[in-house]
Amino acid sequence: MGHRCCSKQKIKRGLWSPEEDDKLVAYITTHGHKSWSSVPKFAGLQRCGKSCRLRWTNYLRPDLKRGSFTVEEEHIIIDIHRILGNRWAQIAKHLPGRTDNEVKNFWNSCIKKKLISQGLDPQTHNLLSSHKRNNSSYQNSNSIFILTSQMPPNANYHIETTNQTFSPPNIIQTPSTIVSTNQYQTSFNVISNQLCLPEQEQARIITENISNVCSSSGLDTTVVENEISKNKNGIWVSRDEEGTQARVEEEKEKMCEKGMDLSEIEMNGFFENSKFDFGLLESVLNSEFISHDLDYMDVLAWNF
DNA sequence: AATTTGCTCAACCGCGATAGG
DNA sequence: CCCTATCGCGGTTGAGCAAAT
Repeated sequence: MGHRCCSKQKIKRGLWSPEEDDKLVAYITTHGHKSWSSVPKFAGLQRCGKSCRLRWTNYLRPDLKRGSFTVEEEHIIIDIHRILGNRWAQIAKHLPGRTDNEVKNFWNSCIKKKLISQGLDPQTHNLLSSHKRNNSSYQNSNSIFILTSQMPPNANYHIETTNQTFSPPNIIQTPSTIVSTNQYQTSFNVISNQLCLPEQEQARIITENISNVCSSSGLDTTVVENEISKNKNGIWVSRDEEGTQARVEEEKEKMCEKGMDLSEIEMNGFFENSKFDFGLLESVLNSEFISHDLDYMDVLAWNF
């Protein structure tokens, strides 16, 4: 069965030959691709337009980056996937020179397994239930262990600044913080998505998570709790680090420049973290989702 | 050396969105 | 509006290769 877009005969399929690549590159570089469906005809290819478009965007485009993904790229993928899920095209937009197909393949062949080996559900980024009960393998000193939990099902929260009610994504974590103790070196991610959860709810979930993690791993809760603390609102935060406060101030300034009402944002606890993914934060803020009456996920998608 | 198994990744498939007649 | 063609996306497949048996 051929593609719907090209029911004509003699449509070649499968891997592209170097000769076909040359023809396509020669045609696109001189004529562009206003209409993919007409590209094969004019380029002299026995392919359908859809196949040409795919070959060009995934392989022949001159701006493509080759080679393995870097650690930084991997972290970007994980962070954005946590928010957007399997929206590969949106994720790829944050990785110059990478295609959605490439990101998707990398996720399925590598990242997914890594997360599972760390006891995390690759779809939700939450702890796998088996790891909550069983002794997990997280004590690998290099692992990134993420404390997390499920949102209450169908929960809706109201944000005063927007008069907007939305169902937040199923996430409450941000990048990890290394917590060193005399006995253990483990990464804990104890930061909630401040925009989605009421503070009391955050505090409850994080406390519950610490308890879960410690009981499944044999860690002493007091050891963990010594490394993090509650702020004035009872929210768990990681130990402050040098320079972080300066970074927070910098971000506050940026937000003011964007004309946002800082007092309201602070009221939501946005800056209560000592470690936060500022890049992601900025990216989200650029979408101005705080001041528009739009669906949260749609706005994220818009921006990403 | 032959066969099986597992993995990667390029390419395909089908669907929803969009544009244009 | 409706219909058709096309585009873009996410899920899936399978060829080709390497490692294991």
